[in-house]
Amino acid sequence: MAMTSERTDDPACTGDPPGDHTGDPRGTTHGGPVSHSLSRVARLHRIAAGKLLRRTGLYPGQEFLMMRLWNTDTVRQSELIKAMDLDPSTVTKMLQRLDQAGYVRRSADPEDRRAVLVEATGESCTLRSEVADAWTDLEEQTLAGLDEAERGELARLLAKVEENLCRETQECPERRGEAGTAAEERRPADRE
Amino acid sequence: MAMTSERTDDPACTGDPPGDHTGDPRGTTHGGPVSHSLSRVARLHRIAAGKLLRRTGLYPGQEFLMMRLWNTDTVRQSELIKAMDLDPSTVTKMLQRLDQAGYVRRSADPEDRRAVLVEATGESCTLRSEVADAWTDLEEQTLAGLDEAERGELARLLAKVEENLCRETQECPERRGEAGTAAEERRPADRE
DNA sequence: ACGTATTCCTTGGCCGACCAAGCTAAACTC
DNA sequence: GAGTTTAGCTTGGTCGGCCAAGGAATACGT
Repeated sequence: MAMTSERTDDPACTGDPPGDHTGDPRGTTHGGPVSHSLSRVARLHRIAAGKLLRRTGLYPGQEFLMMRLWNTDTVRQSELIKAMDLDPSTVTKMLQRLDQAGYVRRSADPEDRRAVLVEATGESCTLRSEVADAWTDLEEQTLAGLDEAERGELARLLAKVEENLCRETQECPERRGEAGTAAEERRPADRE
Repeated sequence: MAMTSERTDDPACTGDPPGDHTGDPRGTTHGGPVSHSLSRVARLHRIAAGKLLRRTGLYPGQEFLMMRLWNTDTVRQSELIKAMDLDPSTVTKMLQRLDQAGYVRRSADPEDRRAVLVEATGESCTLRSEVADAWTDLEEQTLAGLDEAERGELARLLAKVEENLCRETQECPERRGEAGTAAEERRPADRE
């Protein structure tokens, strides 16, 4: 079916790499770098999450958002964006889909006419326990066979890695409360 | 079922979760479950990879494929799919884009007229060292501040998690031993 | 030989996620 | 006030990734 280009068949650069990057029998890149492993694990983890979440009707990524929504009854979209540290456009599209699915309601903020207020609908509450169960299952699937010490160690190392990557990508404005969910609530109930 | 915007005025299910999943004062889920952390790390890692890869013109995910291609001079697409353990359609689309970008060439297999042979083009060789450098940088960014022991431990734990998720999703057909990762990098039973 | 898997790949649709622009409404100058 | 910046969100595009179907060529069973 119509290969695009018929060209000289140069043998590519098969064989040894130009630099001496890969020839590293022992050392940092032994047995596949951690980055490699991390990518694979991330993908598998997302697949597993997707499978568990499927029965709830949510797609992986949306649970994050819904969980935040279930904790605070009405949130500004900008707060959501900051809390999840996602691109604004990503959140917009997710909310559009969740809105259409009936899990979320959006309304204009009367106080700031360019802002949007978001809240979870009553129907979404049905999902809440299912999502929580799915995450519990996922956690157990992920960590099966690891004892408490290993789990703690993994959590610790991941946190360290996260901080590294945060700093590097500058995607992490500042450490927002990771222990408490609503640690940095702006103005709780600032209605007048 | 035209349920675009259904009115339910109940104030969502704000407050405490129905089950008691989250209330885990001490123990495994301290500071958020590992799944949560893993998701965030995965995203940051991908962003970092994307930034490093940007100058090469590749998108994160494509380097995997190119690396495989650079090692073996001509590969059947089905081999690629198995090696990377991706969905066939994903590989097809990636190859279409890489082909159009000039980094890859596809041709019909004369031996099996439904198969497609893939090889890296000569132009792609320019990228090779850049990609290798990017991965080295990424590895260092990711693991900054972790000593050798910690790195090893992280690699070990990730491998365990990977196996867990593999088994669960059945997405992992045995490690095909072809220039593959050292699956036996860990001696059995040398725990402390 | 003939029908039936099975393999290999492609298309189309969908989602999360990014970036690049853009548009509106506030806030901040002057 | 008028002009400029900034915050808040949206649209459109691209990519990796999945699934669900489908088309073609091969392999298999009888």
